[in-house]
Amino acid sequence: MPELPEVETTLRGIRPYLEGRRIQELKVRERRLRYPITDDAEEILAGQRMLSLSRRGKYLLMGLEKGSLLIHLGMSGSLRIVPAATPPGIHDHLDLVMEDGGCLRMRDPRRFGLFIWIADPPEKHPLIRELGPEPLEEGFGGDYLFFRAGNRHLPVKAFIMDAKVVVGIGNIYASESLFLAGIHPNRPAGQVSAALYDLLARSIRKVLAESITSGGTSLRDFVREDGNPGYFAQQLRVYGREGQACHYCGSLIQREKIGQRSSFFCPNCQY
DNA sequence: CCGGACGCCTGTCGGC
DNA sequence: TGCCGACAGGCGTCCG
Repeated sequence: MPELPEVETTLRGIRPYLEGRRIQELKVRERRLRYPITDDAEEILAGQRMLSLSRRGKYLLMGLEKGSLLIHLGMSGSLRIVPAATPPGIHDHLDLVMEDGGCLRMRDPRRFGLFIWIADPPEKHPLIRELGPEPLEEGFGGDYLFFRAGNRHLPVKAFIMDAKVVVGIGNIYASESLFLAGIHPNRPAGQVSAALYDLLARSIRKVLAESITSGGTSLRDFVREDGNPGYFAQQLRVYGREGQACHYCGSLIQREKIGQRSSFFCPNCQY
C-alpha cells in the first residue's frame, strides 16, 4: 500500500521523534512478518542510539551505532508515534520504545511488512543493492527510462513498477503518471518513444511530489505518524475512478488487469 | 534473460 | 443473517 510518497511522509513525520535519541527497548508482539523478527533483536537494539533516518525507495533505513534497521511497510503497514503507555491495538506488532518515553509503533494487518536489523551497510544488502534510481533525484529521467526499456515487451505500467528500473512507484502512482503522460498502461515498454518517456519521467516526478505535499494517499490503511490520513486521494485523476468521467475529456475511466493488478486509464486520453 | 502466474496474509465489501 | 468470491497500496519465487 504505501508507495514512495507515503513512506516519505512517514519518514518526515517520525524523524523528529527518533533521530539522535536512544532506544530503550524493542517490544515485539508478533514476530511473523515477511521475514521473522529474530530472537536476538531485542538484545541488539536496546541502548543503541539512532543516528540517522533515511528512505530508499519504499524502504526506511535507520542508522544505529551498530548496524541498521531496515523497515518496509508492505501492503498494509503503518508507523505511528504514540506515548509508550498507549495500549496496543490488533495488528500492532511491535513498539520501539525510546528513552524519552516516545514510542514508534508498527501496525501491519497483512504482515507483508519487514522489520530487520542488519549489520552491514544497507546499500550492500540484497534487498537494497539492486534497486533502481530514486525518481526525485539525479540519474532519473526520460533518457534513462528509454534506455532501460530497450526492446522489452512487458506493459509500460509493469515496467515503471519494477523497482530494479526505478523505485517507489506502486499501483496508484503508475496509473496516475501514465494518465498525465497520455500513455496507455498496456503499451509495450519498448514501443514508447524517447519523447514520451521524457514526458512520463516528468509526470512521475510531478505526481510523486504533489502527493508528498498532500501527505500521501489514504485509501484504507495508511495513516501518518500522528494517526491522521494523507489527502492525496482527493486529487487522484484515474486511480479508483472506474466508470467516472475523465476530468479532461469526459470519457468514462476504465479498469483493466495488467500484470494481475488493477489499472485505471482514460480510453480517449491515453494510447 | 524475460514475462506471467502465484503465494504470502488479513480485512472488507458486494452479491446471492 | 450468513456465506463466498473478489479485491486490496508489495514483492519474491517459480515456471515455461
